[in-house]
Amino acid sequence: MSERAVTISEVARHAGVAVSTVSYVLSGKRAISADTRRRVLDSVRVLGYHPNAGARALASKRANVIALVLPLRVGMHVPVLMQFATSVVTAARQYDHDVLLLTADEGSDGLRRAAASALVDGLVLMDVELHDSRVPLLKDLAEPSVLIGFPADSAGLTCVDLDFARAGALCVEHLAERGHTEVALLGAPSVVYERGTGFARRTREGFAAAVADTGLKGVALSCEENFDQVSAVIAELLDTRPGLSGLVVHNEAAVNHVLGALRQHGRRVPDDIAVVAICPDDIAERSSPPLTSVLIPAEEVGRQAVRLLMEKLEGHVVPEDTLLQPWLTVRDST
Amino acid sequence: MSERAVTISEVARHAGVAVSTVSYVLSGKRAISADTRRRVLDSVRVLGYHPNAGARALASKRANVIALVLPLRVGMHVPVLMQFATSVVTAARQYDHDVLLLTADEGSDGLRRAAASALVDGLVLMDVELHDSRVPLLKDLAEPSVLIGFPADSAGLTCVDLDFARAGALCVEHLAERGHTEVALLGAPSVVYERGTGFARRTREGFAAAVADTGLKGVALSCEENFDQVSAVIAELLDTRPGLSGLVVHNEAAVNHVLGALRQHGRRVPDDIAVVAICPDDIAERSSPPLTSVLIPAEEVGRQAVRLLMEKLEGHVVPEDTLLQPWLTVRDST
DNA sequence: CGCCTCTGTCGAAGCGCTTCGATAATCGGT
DNA sequence: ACCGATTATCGAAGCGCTTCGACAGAGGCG
Repeated sequence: MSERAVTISEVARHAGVAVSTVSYVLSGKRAISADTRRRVLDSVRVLGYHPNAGARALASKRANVIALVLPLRVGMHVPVLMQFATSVVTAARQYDHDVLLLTADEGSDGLRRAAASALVDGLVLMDVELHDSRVPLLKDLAEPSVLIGFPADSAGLTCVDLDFARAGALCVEHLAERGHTEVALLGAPSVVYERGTGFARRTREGFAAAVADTGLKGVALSCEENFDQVSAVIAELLDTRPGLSGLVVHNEAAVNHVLGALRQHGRRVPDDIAVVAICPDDIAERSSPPLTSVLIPAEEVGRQAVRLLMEKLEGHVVPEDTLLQPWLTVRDST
Repeated sequence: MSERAVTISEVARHAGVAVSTVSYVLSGKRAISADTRRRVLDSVRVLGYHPNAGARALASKRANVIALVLPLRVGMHVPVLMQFATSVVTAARQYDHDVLLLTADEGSDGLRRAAASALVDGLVLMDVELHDSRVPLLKDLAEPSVLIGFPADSAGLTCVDLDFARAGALCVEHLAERGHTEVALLGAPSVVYERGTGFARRTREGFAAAVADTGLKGVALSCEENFDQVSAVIAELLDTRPGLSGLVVHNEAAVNHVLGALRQHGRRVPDDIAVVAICPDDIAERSSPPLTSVLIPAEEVGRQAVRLLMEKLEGHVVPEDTLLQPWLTVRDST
């Protein structure tokens, strides 16, 4: 157990300067001579000084903490969410901010409480639905916020996401280039569409648009996440659409079941059926065969979200919509 | 955008009492007449007062925030970690605390910083390794901490975890009762064992001990997470151990690959081979057939960890080791 | 009826920091 | 060598809350 924490006035005394001088050295908000700066920083090091977060927040009206609002709903692929979360934390640290984790169980009250108590300076919301109950609240919160994902009415909000419509289209275009003429999309579980989760719908729209543009035949289906149901869907698909030779899978939990089901039904990938997935690279690489895939740049999304939030905290105006371009990696499944 | 935040003195004025009286009403630390209490609470509601977290932390020396330290290492199953994380957040809120998310990239410095700056009152560490670099630091931190998982030397630390040794044993005992005589454990990827992650080793030890106790034949293998490698291991196993009829799988990412590989090699579950998994219920239920499994009581672990931390924050002495009992659910795979 | 003990409330002193205005000291220009 | 502009530093006033000691009034008791 260590002793009482070192305060700024002890540092000041040790360095032979005023408290305010130490503060200015640390914040860089006023010019300080090289000599004084060095003495102060030495004292900081020697004494092991860490500014008290509460006192700093109180005096400066900035907690240097942002909230990460992360509801954990069924049907969401958790590892991807965690990639977002991790990159948000990492990016926030780069701006000298910490991250407070808020989950769904408190509902909007949690957001209101964290914001109103000045616990956090701003909010990053993940897993945004088309009609998200948290969104109206955001608009009358004093604290700035950034959404990862798009609600139906994103006017006045700052949103970041992968361009899922483009991702869906990219998959179709890739299959078209490979000469396939009939394709299918296996998407999220139906509950996700019903809930109106934006990314699932937008992928489906992009898929449909590209199918129309390229003149392919194509269907979009929802896809549950247990093996037997996946297997049944695949069987049905193979049965009713003999010309089908390309599959787009946008469901991280089901993608291995899809491969298993194809194997079970005697179809070889890619010889009989080509498969392209929208999923993280590690899942694509771990499959057999390794899958051609469009990856979700979680890292980049998190970083951009934080960057935008920091801009807003500085009082700058930022673009409302940020769409990141998807990237397709060809592997052995197409 | 809302206007400047309401302060305690505005509440006091509105209610016609002193600031300190409002504080005592809210904290309950001194007796207040029913009448005054009601007036104050009314004012709080009418004005929409939320105490300023920074000011409160500064004055009371308690931030009412705990840190959740969550390194995200390869080979760890993220959904399970998130179950822990979620239950920690939920439990913390029950004690009126919030959760600050710390990840690995800052290393131990992040812990030191958060603790020294009084940003957090205590720490919950997840995914603890046998020789964890964060552990020595904990011992000389003034802030109390609780570990989820056990390091090699847990003396002086408060640790909570599922009794993985018992979980491994439970699986073996279940298979023995079902009449199997030769079994195998497919565990974590080898990197996880090499890193010395406690739970993986303890499961293996429990498995080995139970194999010895019950007089079965058994091997424990590590298990990578891509389909082709799993398939190869299964092939080898079936080939070299014709008597093998029971499999224990302790690897969430590989469990579906195992089932796929068995199918591929023409083995039926449970008729030819019985499979029992150590994994969350949702994975077990989604497999085909649904798997008999020992679940990891993530919810309970998180809750206990927070409870212990709160006890320590109150200055109470708590038991060093808390092992939660595993529970086996029989489904269709055995 | 006077004394003592509770109860309920108040005022004021910080908690450790940031920031504003003031003040010295230094400098270049003439 | 003098003046105004700069540069570097200081002191003090809060930020909004908790908590300590004080104290008035109510109530119990002999």
